[in-house]
Amino acid sequence: MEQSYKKIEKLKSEKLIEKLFAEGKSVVAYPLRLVYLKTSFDDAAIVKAGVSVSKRNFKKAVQRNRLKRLMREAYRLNKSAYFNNITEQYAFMILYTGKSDSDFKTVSKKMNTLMDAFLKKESQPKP
RNA sequence: CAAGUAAAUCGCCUUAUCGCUGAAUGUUCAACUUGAUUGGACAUUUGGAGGAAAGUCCGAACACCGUAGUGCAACAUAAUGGUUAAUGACCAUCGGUCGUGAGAUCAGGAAAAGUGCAACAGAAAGUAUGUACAGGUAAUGCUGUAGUGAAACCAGGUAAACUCUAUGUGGUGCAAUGUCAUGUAUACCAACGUUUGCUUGCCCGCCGUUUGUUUUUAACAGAUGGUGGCAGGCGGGAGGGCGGCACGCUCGAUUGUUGGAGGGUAGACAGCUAAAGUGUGCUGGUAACAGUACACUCAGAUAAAUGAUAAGGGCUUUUUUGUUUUAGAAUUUUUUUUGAAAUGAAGAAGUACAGAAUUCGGCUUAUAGAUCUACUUAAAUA
Repeated sequence: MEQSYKKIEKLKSEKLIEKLFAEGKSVVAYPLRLVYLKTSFDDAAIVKAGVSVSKRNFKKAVQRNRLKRLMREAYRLNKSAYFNNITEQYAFMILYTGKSDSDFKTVSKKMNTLMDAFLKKESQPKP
């Protein structure tokens, strides 16, 4: 259960995504960038997440597919360590802002630092 | 053997762990309209990218919109015959060009409709006429020959120059389209325009004139004129349609046309994967292909699945090294050494191009490497 990544946990609604990019905050761990928004869903998922790779930087569909798969895999394997203590619901969009290809090890490592940064930023008391 | 030519096929594999997605079956939970219901969870079984899925260049299926016609324009095609659902694709034959050859390739209609263009050579490639020689004249490139060139004047070349001829071509693409859900706006602002003329038929109401009959201050019947209603025709009518233009046709009014400024939904299901389907055999055909028998079912996602990690194995290239065979050189024998081929071990590097999105048939482009079939070989070398 902890390592799965079902349909319910995927960010699908076009409206929500629009809202996310309009109002969301972001943290960066190059080459990854996380845009997130505190929101609420009808169903039970804690976090709904999506991944994206720019067509401008990667022209070939094969390259984009591979990077998205790597990011999805890294998210899937790491998320349980971070989200056990979260009570509110979030929408996530993870972007690959780098311009060169990458492998699973670096993506996974960067995903960890990205999640650390996210938790740190959210746990700070708001002014 | 080597070098080629043509056609075809394949295009990484195995195991473990963790996942994604379609379907079937089962268990279970929830909802209510209580059932062949809907939605979720779990388990098991099983399917899950390509030869180009790519480019979107042709041709179709399918869907919606449009559709009297004529002319012009635009675009495409261009030997002959065939194949096909169809094509600009494919096959065969003829012809041109290239190659020793197997074969490759062609933008293969028309130059006696017109306009243009033409390297080098040459005096000159056309409102030309020089040189030499010969002939001729009153006189003159007036005539012939030589010379240049593919071509030297009622001639040719060029149409991957315009052009002409023949044939063909409606538009938009599955974000099509339909159903349901949600929402609702025939709202608001501005500009422009119609709301009417003539005529035919019918209807009955009213008014007038007139004729006949009778029960004669009147009633009834008929004719005619005016007015009103309904229907049709002709004209007028802002603008729209016939996605290039013109003629022409057509639609067109208290819910009009054009423009401005805005509002709602952007979610589910169908379309959607059993088809011009795939494989094998046989028959016909030179072939493209057709017919037939048997077998098979082979992705359906939607911020978009088909993956990640680890270990091992293939394959290719290359380095080091061992063994065997073979050719040569040195040497009295032993032996040493150089090249080639086969094979073993160890190491290193590489393992391509590329990701379905309605579906087919082609074409084009990209592609590490591997397999297989048929055929050709002039010269040089052995």
